[in-house]
Amino acid sequence: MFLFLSYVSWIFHGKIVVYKLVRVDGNGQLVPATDDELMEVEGLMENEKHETHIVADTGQALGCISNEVSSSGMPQLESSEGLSQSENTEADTEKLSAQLEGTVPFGAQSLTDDHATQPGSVGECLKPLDGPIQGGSSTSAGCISSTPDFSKLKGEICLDNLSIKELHEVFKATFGRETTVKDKLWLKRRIAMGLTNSCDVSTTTFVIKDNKLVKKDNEDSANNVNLATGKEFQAVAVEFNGDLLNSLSSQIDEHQTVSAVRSGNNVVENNFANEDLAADQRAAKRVRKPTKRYIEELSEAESKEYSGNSGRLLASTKNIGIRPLPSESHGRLARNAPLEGRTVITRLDSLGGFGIQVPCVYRVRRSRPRKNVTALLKFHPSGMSMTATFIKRGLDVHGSQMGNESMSKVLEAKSSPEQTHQFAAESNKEKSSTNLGHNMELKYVDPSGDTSDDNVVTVPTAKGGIRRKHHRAWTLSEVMKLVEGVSKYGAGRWSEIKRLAFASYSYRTSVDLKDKWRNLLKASFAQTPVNQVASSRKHPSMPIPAPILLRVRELAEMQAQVPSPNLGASKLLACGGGGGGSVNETRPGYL
DNA sequence: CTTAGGG
DNA sequence: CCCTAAG
Repeated sequence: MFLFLSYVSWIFHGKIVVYKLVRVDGNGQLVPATDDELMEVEGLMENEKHETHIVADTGQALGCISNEVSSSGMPQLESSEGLSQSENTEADTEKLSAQLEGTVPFGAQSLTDDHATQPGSVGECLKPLDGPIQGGSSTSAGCISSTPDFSKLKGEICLDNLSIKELHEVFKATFGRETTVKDKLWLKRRIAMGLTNSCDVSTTTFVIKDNKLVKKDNEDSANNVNLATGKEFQAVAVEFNGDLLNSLSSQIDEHQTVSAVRSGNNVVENNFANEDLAADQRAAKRVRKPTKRYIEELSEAESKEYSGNSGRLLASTKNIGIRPLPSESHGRLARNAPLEGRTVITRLDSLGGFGIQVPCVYRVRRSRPRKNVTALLKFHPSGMSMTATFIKRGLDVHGSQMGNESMSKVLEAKSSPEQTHQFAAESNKEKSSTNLGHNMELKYVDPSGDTSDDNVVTVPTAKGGIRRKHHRAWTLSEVMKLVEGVSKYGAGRWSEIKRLAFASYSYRTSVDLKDKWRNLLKASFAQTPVNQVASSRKHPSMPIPAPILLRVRELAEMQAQVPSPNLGASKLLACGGGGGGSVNETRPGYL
């Protein structure tokens, strides 16, 4: 197997993030993990010893990936018009993403909190094979209905002997989306993780009760042994990155993998693009006219040599600090002759039997808040200067041995995640002039968008101008997190929620949260008619699961009743515990 | 800067 | 989602 690694570094909320991208020969592009994935995984890491699980899960996901059609059910929008990239690549990526998307186990409790957990059926496994799981309201066992059958999440759930079909049902109820994965084990684990809000699920038994996994046997403690604590693992990761990744990816067959090593947080992640990412990529291909912003940016620093080419090419070749590893000599990768000093990395792709060199595609920044870029560049003189220069170096010096060591050293110099978070928050306010930023460089460290690709649509405005409008569909998980946040901190305290509950989602601004909440309210009060005529379209957008809407309504009413009796935590606690079902602090890292 | 509300 | 007015 051929693969190459490359480094992309940028700053996210003041943190240096190093991504190690792995690309398997024959497949498509490099896909850096998005910051939110990163953060999410990080969140997981903070809680438990997830390293093993994540890795393991990855393996599994990959294992069954080939059977999958398209989890998101989204049509493949990209056409021959796209880059010469193989469609397979895209498809694979999407599959991976879709599967990975669900990996985030948070919020499961909100789903089951008040509505799904009923004492009634406790203590009994559902008997799947006897018919439709649990009568309830439900839409038949066919997975065609668009509304998840949440009754399946009630009480104790015994995933063990469910049929695939049934697992799909449960999956849908759990994650609010469908899956086409046919691997039972994967489904079970996935669901289990979702329901238990943890990656720590058994590999053998899947009985979930009250959001907790009922372990029936002494399971895989053995699995954890190797990887031990995060720190040890980190050491390994840092030192043996290459090998680690190599072996990792060889474990997972020939599937494209994107794994990230983030030394700063002592974690090694094997990251696949998540749903959003996939969506973004689709969009990226769809919208191939270079955005105005692109043009601006390009004109700023880029030479004109490419101006004749399509913007797409420009965009895709606009990578920096990407350094193919020696393995490039495997032939699949070829480095073009430098064009006016710039090196274009291309890869040999076979298209229709012909070997074609196409530029490697890297994700480009999307940056809504460009202003923030500058803000983020103003590092704390003392704390960040080193980092800053480091980044600069990393970006500028292509061929230099910007090894893992140096990277990790810098990263290690940084403090714990929490502190880093705070620092990040702080750093926005900081005003130092560590001036390293020509926009050119900044672009690549832009925390807010880089990974999150553009779903940028230019909208002509009445006033003659055209403005970009990015759209990023809200994930179910995001929605749940939002609800959770509102229940914790109260609606209206968007910035709080943003900071505390949405730290992982860089692209959601407090305003976004507010807007989304508004929409949720609208949706929740607009009673969901028994049957939506909306069934006309296949997957316009997953409707928000009823329980969530219910909860939204509850919170709304509740908070309306109690406008703002007092300030301080008491209120918040009261709110949380009162109606909506409190949200337990399962994440030590947050507050 | 953060919220709220309109578009 | 964006923009803007208001605290």
